[in-house]
Amino acid sequence: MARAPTTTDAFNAIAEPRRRQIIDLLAGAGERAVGDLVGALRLPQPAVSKHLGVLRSVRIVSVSRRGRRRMYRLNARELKPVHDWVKTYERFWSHQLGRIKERAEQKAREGSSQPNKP
Amino acid sequence: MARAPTTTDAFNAIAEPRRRQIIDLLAGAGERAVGDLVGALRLPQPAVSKHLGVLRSVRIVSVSRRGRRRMYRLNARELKPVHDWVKTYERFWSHQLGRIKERAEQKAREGSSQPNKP
DNA sequence: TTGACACATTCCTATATGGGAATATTATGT
DNA sequence: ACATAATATTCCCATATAGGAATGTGTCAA
Repeated sequence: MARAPTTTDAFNAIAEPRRRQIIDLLAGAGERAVGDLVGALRLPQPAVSKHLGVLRSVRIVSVSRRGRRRMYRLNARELKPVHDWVKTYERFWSHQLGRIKERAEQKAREGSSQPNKP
Repeated sequence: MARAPTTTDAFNAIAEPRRRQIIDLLAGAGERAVGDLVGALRLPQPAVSKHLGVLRSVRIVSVSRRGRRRMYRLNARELKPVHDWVKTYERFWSHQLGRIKERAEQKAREGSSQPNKP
């Protein structure tokens, strides 16, 4: 099998930094036209359109036509799975407290894991 | 340019579901040998080794030799950039409160954005 | 030493990429 | 109807995959 398409899910879609930039830009504004994004990203228009296409297909953004432009808006909820997944690791770096707690949990688990030196 | 290698950063590395699984498995235990992971993932050993190689090169995991096995352990801190990025979007789906707040912010921004119907 | 175990690496292939260049599509103004 | 603005789509290519198969490497045990 080859690498999963970028359009597979949010995880694959946000791997590309330009797409994260687009998301960031859309988060700071209600709507943005493509040309607007092109100006901000300093990337050729077809490239931007293609990135938007990927984000559209995983529903991270949605479009609406306004005159001859297409207004893109963020649908951040699609990022929730990413957040949910990575959030479970927050305790590994937050607070001294979290680290202590984590070490305790780990220790509690350890007795049942590698009891033997082969 | 082609797609960025999976070894570029954490964002690219975690796009692959199997690698997230490996991370999840390592989070639940202090250390795990490769064969152990092979058993849990039900994936051929070379495939697992290759995924571990990717995770190693972005420092999400680290290895240590113990006898003839290699013990892998999670270095979750490398996931922090992902968490930091996605966390800024949490307000978009959490609580009614968050959403209200977010809408207010958006409204505040809007006056200065698209003042004109071309 | 030899054999077996635990892993890593190499070679293979189908598939998808991101950007560049060129072209197609859609809507507006005249 | 026509030119033009704003976007999308298509064709191109170098590059990198994930998995399968086969092979290499290092370590223990007898």
